[in-house]
Amino acid sequence: MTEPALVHAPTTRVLVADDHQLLRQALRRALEDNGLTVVGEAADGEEAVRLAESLRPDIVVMDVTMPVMGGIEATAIVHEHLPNIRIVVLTMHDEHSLVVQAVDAGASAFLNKDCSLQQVVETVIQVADGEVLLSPEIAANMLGAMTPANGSPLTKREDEILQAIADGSSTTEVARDLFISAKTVKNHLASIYEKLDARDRTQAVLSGVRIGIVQIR
Amino acid sequence: MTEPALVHAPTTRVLVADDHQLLRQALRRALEDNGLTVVGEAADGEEAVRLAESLRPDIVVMDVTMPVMGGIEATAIVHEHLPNIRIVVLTMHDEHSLVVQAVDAGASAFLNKDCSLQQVVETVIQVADGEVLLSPEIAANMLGAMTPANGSPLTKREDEILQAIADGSSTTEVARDLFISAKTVKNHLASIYEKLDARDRTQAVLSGVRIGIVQIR
DNA sequence: CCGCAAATGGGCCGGTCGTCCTATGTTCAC
DNA sequence: GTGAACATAGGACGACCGGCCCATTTGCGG
Repeated sequence: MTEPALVHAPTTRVLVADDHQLLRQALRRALEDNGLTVVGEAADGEEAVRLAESLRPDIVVMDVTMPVMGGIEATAIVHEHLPNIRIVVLTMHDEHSLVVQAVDAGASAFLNKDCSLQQVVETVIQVADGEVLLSPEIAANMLGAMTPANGSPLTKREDEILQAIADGSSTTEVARDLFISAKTVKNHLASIYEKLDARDRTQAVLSGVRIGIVQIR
Repeated sequence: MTEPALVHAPTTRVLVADDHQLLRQALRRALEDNGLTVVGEAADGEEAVRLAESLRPDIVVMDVTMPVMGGIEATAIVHEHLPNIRIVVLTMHDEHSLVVQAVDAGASAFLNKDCSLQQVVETVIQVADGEVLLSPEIAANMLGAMTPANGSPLTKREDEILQAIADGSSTTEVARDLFISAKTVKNHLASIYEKLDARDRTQAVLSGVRIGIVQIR
C-alpha cells in the first residue's frame, strides 16, 4: 500500500456519501472550493459501494446513518475490496463507540457533523495527502469533550439485539435472524434491562434512542 | 408572486438555528452567496429564541431536532413573542404531522433536508420577500404525496395512553393513573396498534416518536 | 494461570400482553 | 334523530415476556 511517486496527481478524487442532499451539496462545494474533485455522490451505503467500485475515488466521505446500508458497513465493504481508498467517516451522533466501529471497518478518519466544513476539507486533504491516519484519540479529541469514555454501555451483541428489537423484531425473530436461540436473546435482553435501568423492551429501546445507540428507522 | 415596492430593503437578516455546525455553515454560505445576511447561528432551540429576541432577524431557518429545546417549540415561542419574524422550518424526517405542528407553531415554510440548498435559499427569499406563506398543501406537496391534513392519527385518549406507555408505565399503571380499568387501556392500545400499524407497544411507541406524537422523556 | 466478562444455551414459572368476542353510554355531525 | 366515532368495560385464552435458577465455551487482562 505504498504509492511514493505519483505526487503529480492533479486532483484528489472524492466521493461523497450522505443521504441528505443538503449535506452532499455543502460538502461538494467546500471540497471543490479547496481544489478537490468530487467525482460522485451517493445517497446510501449501497450506492456508495457501487460508486466507489466504478469511480475509484481516492477518498470517500461517508456518513454513518444512511438508508439501505449504513456507513459503517459500507466502509467495511469498500475498505475490504478497495483498500487503497481512504474513507473519512462523518456522523451526526457523538457516539464514541462509533469511532471504534469506524476504525475497525477501516476508516482513516472520523468526524462529527459539529465540526466545520473547513475541518472536513482539511481532514480530507490530510488523509489524501499522507499517511495521516487519525488515531482514535485524535478523533475522540475532535469530537470535543464527549462523555469521558463510554459510548454504548452495552456490548456489541447487546447493541445489535436492542436495535433489532427497535426494528420491530420479536424475541424469536431476533433469534432466528442472528442464528442463536431465543433463550440467548432473552439473556441478552436481561443484561440490557439491567444496564439501561429499563424494565421491559419498550423502555430499553427508548433508553437506547435517548442515548443514541439505537437508530429509529 | 409580485414584489414591487419595498425592494429597497438592504438585506434580509437571517438567523440559522441547527444543532449541526456543518449544516449551519452550509446554510450560511448558501444564503450569503445569494445576497442574504446571516446575522447569527443558534445551536439549540433556546439559543434560537434568545438570538431571535436580541438580533431581530427577518427570518429564522429552524431545524426541528435540536437539543435543549426542539425547533417546533422554539418556533412557537418566537412566533408568539415576535410575530413579525417569519420562520422556515427544516427537518430530517419526512413526517407529515410535523408539518401540521410547524404550521400550528407559526412556521411560514416547511422543508426537509433532502431538498437542495438552492431550494432552501429560494424559500427563504420567497418568505422574506412577500406574503408567500406556504400553505400546508404546498408543504405537503414538497414532502411528496402525504396524507391529507391531520396531526395525530390517534384520538386524544389514545395519544395520552401511548405517551404514558412511552413514559414507562405498564398497562395496569396507566389504568391506575388515568382512573380507568386495565381492560380499557388494552382496548385503546389495540386501536393504537391498528392505526399505527404496530404489533406491540414497543413498535407503537417508536411509531409515535417517528411521527412526533410521542415525546421521549 | 486464574479470573472475569461476553456469548451461548436450558428449564421453569408467574405475570403480562395481544386478540377475540361482546356491551353500554356519550357526543357529535349529518 | 340516527348513525358513526369515542370512551368505557368484561371475559377468556394462548402466546409471549421477564425473572430466577443454572451451565459451557471463548478470549482477554492481570
